Amino acid sequence: MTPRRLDHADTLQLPVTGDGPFDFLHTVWKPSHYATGLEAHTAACSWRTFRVGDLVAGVRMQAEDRLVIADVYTDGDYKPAHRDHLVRRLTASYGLEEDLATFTELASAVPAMREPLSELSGMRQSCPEDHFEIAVVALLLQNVTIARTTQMTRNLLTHHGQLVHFDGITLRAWFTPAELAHVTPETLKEQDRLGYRAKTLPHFATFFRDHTTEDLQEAGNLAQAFQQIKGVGPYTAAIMASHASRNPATFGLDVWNRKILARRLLDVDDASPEAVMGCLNELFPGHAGTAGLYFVEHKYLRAPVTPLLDLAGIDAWNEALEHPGT
DNA sequence: AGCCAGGTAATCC
DNA sequence: GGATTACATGGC
Repeated sequence: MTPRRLDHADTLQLPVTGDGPFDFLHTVWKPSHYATGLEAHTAACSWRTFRVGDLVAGVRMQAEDRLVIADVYTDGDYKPAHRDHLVRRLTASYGLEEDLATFTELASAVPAMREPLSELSGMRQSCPEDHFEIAVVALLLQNVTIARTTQMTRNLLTHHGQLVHFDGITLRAWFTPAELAHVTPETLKEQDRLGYRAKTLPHFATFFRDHTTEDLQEAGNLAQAFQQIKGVGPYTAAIMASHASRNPATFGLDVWNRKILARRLLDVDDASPEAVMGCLNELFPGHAGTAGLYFVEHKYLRAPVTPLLDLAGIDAWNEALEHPGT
C-alpha cells in the first residue's frame, strides 16, 4: 500500500484563549485511546488527519506555551475556506477556547481527584472526529472487546478510507459519509467483519450524508436527536454529545469506565450506573464529562494503550501501516 | 463449550 | 414504562 503524498500548504497559529491551565501533550494524546492509525504522537509533536469534505488534510501540531502551531499538508486545491474550516475545527477539537478554570477549582476540592489533577492539570477533551466519525467509533465500541474494535476500525479504514504520508509520517484518514454510503451491508459484514453492525452503519452514512452538523446542533435535546439514528442508543448519543458537541456535563458511561469510576469514587470494583453517575454529578455538577475524562486518563497514564513514539519508533510505525502483515 | 466484551432494538408484560 | 432477549464475532 503506497500512501498518497501530501504537500505543505499552510501554517496556522492557534492561541489558547480559554481560562485555566493548558497541557498540550495530554490534550492531543489520550493514554486510554485505542490505536486507529489516524494519529501519532511523540512527547513534543502530534500528527493527525482530517477530512474537510473531499479534501484530505494532514496536520502536524506543536505547542509553544499557550500557542499551538499547526502545519497543514494537503493533496492540492487548498482554499481560504479550507483554512477557515481547519482553524475552527482544530480550535474546537482540542478545546483551545474552553474554560477549564471552573472544573479545576471544583476538582481541587475532591480528594479522589487529587492525583489525576496534579498529573493532568490543563488537559482538555480531545475530539478531532466530527459527529459522523465519533459515532462510528462509538458504534465499533458497542458490546465488543477493544481487540475487536481495533480490528473493525482497521478493516473499515483500510478498505474505505485512505493512507497518506506527510512530514515523515504515514497515517490513515477517514472516509466521508458519502463515500461509505456506497458500501453494501454484505461487504461490511463479510469483508470488514462488522457482525450485526453491518446493518446499522449504513444508517449512519446516509444520515450524515443528508444532514449537516448544524441541523443536529439546532435540536433542543441533542441526545434525543442523535438517537433517531438506528444503532445510536444512550451510550453512543452521550459520546457524540460529550465529545463532538463538547458538552462537559455529559458522560458516556459503559461497563469499562463504570468500573474505573466505581473504584475511584465508591471504593468498590463495580456499581450500578445510577450510583456511579449520581456520585459523579454530585461532586462535579455541570462537569461530569470532564471529571470522568480525568479519572479514566489517569488510570492509563502509567500504562498507555498506545504509547508515545520516539524518533526510531516512527520508522516502524510507517512500515506497519504501509506493509501490514510483513 | 460457554461466557463475556468500552450496547441497542425488539418484544414482552 | 421497565424488565428480558437476540444480535455477530472472536478470544479465553
